[in-house]
Amino acid sequence: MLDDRKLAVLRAIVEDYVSTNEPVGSKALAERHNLKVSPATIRNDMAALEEEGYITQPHTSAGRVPTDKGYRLFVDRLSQIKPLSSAERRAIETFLAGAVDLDDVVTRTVRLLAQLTRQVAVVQYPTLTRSTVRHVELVPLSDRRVMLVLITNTGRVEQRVIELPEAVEDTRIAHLRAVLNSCLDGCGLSSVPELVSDLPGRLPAEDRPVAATILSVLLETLVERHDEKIVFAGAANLAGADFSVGLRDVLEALEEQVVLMRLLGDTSPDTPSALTVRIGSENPYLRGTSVVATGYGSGDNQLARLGVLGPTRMDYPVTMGAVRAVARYVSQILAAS
Amino acid sequence: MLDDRKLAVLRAIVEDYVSTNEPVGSKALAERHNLKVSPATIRNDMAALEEEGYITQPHTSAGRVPTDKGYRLFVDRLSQIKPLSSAERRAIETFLAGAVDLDDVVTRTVRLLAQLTRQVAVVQYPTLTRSTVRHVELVPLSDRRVMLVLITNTGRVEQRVIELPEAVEDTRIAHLRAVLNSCLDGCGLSSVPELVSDLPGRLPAEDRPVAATILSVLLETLVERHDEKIVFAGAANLAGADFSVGLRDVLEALEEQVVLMRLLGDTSPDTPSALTVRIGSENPYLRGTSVVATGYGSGDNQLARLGVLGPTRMDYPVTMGAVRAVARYVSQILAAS
DNA sequence: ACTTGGCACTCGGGAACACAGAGTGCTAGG
DNA sequence: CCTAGCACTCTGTGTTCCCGAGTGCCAAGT
Repeated sequence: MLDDRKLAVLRAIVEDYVSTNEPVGSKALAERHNLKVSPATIRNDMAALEEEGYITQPHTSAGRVPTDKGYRLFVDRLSQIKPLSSAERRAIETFLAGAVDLDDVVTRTVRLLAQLTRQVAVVQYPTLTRSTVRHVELVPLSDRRVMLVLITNTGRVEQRVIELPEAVEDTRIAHLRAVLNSCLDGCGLSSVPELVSDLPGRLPAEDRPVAATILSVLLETLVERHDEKIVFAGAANLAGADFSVGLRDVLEALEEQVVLMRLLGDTSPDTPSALTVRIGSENPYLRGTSVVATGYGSGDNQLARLGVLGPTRMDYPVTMGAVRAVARYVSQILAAS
Repeated sequence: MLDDRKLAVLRAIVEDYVSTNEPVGSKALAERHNLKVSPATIRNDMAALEEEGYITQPHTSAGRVPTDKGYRLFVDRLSQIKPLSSAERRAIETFLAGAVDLDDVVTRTVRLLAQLTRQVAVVQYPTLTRSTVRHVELVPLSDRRVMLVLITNTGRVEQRVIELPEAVEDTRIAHLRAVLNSCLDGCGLSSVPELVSDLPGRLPAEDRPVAATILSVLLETLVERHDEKIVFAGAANLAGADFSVGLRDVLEALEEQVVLMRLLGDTSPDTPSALTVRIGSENPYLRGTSVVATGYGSGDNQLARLGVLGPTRMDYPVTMGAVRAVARYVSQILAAS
C-alpha cells in the first residue's frame, strides 16, 4: 500500500512543513529533497497519501499538510530521536547542578526545558505517595499550637499548623515526635495510614487526644497533597505559534492543575522511561496541541512526569531528544541528593 | 484651563472607551451621558483636552481615546475606587479561609485576584528579611549529610541539604540544633548574620568545622532567598486584550522574576497600604501595560506586594477596589496564622 | 463670551473586482 | 510505472470605489 518512496515523501512533507510552516507542494519537494523523481510522480504519491488520510490540503490547489495520522506515522516509523549537541548537554548539566533544593530543581528544569524546546514545558513535582518519610518534626509555636513538618526522601517538605485541643508542654511534644519518628522513618508514604492506626495504643492515655489531632492532620496532609503540584514555563513561546484551538484555551488549561496532569498522562509501569507522544486529536483534553512527555525519577523508582506542550506542527525528533535528555539529567540530580 | 465640564467630558470618554473599546465621538458622548450640551460644544472641549494631551485620536476623523496622561488624571481626580459587592466579599473570605499553608494562601490569592479582575494577577511571597526565625531544624540524613530546615513566623520553610566535612554523630547534631535555636529563636532574619558570627566560640573545638559548614549554608540560604519569589496567574486573560507591546513580551516579562518585581514596585514606607497605579508609559519595564499594586501584610509590618497587570485600557475603579480588598483579606489571614 | 447648527472635509474600512501564481488532476506518451 | 504537458481551481493581494462616522471651522443665536 505504502511503498518506501511514499513514506519518503511523507517524511519530506513533514520535515518541510515543520520548518517552513507552509503547505508544501510537489515541485518544492522534488527540488529540496533529492527524490530522483519528477513532481508529477510525487503528485501521484501524494494523492495516495491523502487517500489514506496521512496528509490533507487546506484548500484545493494549495500544498499538502500532514494530518495527525501523518505525524503519528512519522513519529513512529520515519524519524529518529535527535540527540542533543554536546554543548547543550554541558549547558544542561551545569544549569541543573546549581540547584539548591527540590523547588529549585523543579524550577530550573521547567525553564531549561522550555528554553531548549522553545515550547511550553510542564513538570510535575515528585509524587508523594512513592516517596518515603525521612523525618517528622513537631515544632511548638505556643502551648496550644504546633507546626507539623514532614520531610521526604526526595527533599520535599510539607508543613501544617495544628491547633491543639489542650495546652501541651514542650516535653510531651518532644516525646510524641520521637514516637512518630521511630514509627514512620523510612516508610513509604502510602503505608503511613496503617502504621499510625495502632499508634495511640502505645501512648499514655493523657496524650491520646493530642496525638489523635496531630495524626488526623498528618493523614489529611498526605491525602490532600496527593493531588500533585505541577508547574509550567515558557508560555511566551505560545505567542508565535497558532493552534487550531484558541490561545486562550491553552493558557487556561496551563493554569488548571487537573488538566495539566491529564495532559502529561500516566507513566506505563513496565516502560517507565518511555516517551509518550500525543498528537493533536489523540489528546483528549486539548485537541490541536501535541504533548511529548516521559516519566522521570531515580532508577526504577519513577517519581513523576515532565514534558512539553506545543502545536501539532512541532519538530518531534528534536523535542523528543530534549525531553528525554532533560528527564535523564534531572533523574540523575535527584538520585544524588 | 480645564473647567468642570471638560473634566466631565474626559471622565465620560474614559468610561465609554473602557467599556466599548472603541474611540468615542462627540455625538455618542452627548447622547449617553446627559451633559446638557450639544455635540459641537463637546467637540470644542475635546479639542482643548487634546491640546493639553489628555486624549488623542487614532487617526483623523475617528473618535478620541484617552492618553496615559488622560488615564492618570482620571485615576487621580475623576474616579472613586469601587468597593466590591458583598457577594464578592463573602466569596473572597471563604475562598481564602480554606488555605492550609503559606503556599496555599499565596496560590489562592493570586488565582482569586486574577478571577476577580479578569487581569493577570501577581503576588510576591512574604519577604524573608522582615520575618523572624521561628525554628531551626537539623535532620540527619546520613552520617555525613544533614538537612537544614528553617521555619519563619510567616510559616515559610526553607530547606537545604548540607554535605558535612566529616562524619558526625546524631547526638552532636542534636546539640548543635539546640545551640542554634537558643541563639536564633525569634530573631529577625536580618540580624542573624551578626548573631551567628560569635557562635563558634560557644562550641567545643571539635564541633567547630561542622558548625562552620552549617552556618555558612544557613547564611547563604538567607541571602539567596533574599530575592523573593513571585507568582502570577490569569495569563489567559491576556488572550483577548491587545497591548501596544506584543503579547509575547508580556508573557516573557511574567516569567522573569526580576521584571515582575520591578513592576510591582516598592512599598512606600509611610503609606504602606496605599495603592500604586502605574499607567502605560509611566511603567518603565513594560510600556503599554498598567499595573495596580499595593503592599500587604499584617498590621504595620508590611510583608510584600501584590497587584494586577493589564492593558492601559482597564477599569481602574473596579480593579483598584479588588486589589485593595484582596490585600486586606490576605493580610488578615496572614495575621491570624 | 459661550453655545449651537450647519457644512465641507478627511479618512478608515468594507465590498467588488481583477489578476497573478502556485498547485493540482488528468491524460497521453515514453 | 514514470514523465511531460495542459487546463483548471483556488487563495492572496492589490486596486478602486464608496459609505459613514467624525472632525474642524464658521457664522448665527442667546
